[in-house]
Amino acid sequence: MINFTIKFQSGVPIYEQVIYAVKKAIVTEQLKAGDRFPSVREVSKELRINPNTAQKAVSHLVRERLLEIKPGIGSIISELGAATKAQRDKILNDEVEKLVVESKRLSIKKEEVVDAINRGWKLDNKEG
Amino acid sequence: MINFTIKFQSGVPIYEQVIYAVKKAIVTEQLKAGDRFPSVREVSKELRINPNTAQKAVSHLVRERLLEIKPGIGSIISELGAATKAQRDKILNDEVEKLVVESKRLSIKKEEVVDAINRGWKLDNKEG
DNA sequence: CTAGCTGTACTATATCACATAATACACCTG
DNA sequence: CAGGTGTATTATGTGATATAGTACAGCTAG
Repeated sequence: MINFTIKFQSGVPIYEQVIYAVKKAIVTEQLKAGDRFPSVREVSKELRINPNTAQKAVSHLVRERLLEIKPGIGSIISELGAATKAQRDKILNDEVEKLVVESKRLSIKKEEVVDAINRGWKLDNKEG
Repeated sequence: MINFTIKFQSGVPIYEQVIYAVKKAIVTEQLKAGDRFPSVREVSKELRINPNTAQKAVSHLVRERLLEIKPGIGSIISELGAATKAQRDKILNDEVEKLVVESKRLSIKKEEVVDAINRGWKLDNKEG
């Protein structure tokens, strides 16, 4: 069985939506380290997407060290590890900057953004 | 002359990079409301991109109300207006959530993210 | 008025990402 | 051995991206 939630929307690649749904499920502890992750064929069948698309999502998640493969058996959720400097910089510089620029252009106040982050930090996973 | 800065990187569509560079220049007041914006052919020639790609960027900026067209003359930077509810929701829900999820998966602390936002809020435009 | 700028709109071509389909193979487990 | 696992391959179709070249209507400065 699939143990994470997802609701597809157009305009975003399917495999990216799967990756994000899994990330969010892990971060919200809906999926915990050591939990079994459904097989490629299982994901493909339950989400009704192509096996290759499911495989693409899984391989990305492995490369990002969110999943570990047990050959011949299946895959499990990894522990959340520390970030590399490059990863930290990408978030704390590039991604934050994008959010700031978009907020400013829409005349959204800094306090509103910070509030939204405080609110979002204690996440309850409603949809994916 | 081009009055905003940009440094292209691969993996992101050129027209999107142009859009972001202009947004950032406006938000950092490197470009101010009423300033003349270079013509499509000017942008195309100076950035050495195809006129159609430049046109694509400009038309998106017009649709997002960051530029106004003066037919036969050129275009100018618009005033920053208030956001619609949908635009606010997209930033304060979706975009913030993405940032939170990515931060948590890399074990980045909330305080670090908030600090980065405080720092980024007073932007000096180094590159685009 | 004319020349030269402006935005805009076509047609055409090439490349790449995305998604799908259908097989195939090596690995491990029960 | 049978059946599950991840993984790789070939093929097809669609759409976005970027390029090139051409064209036209509108406005302005000379």
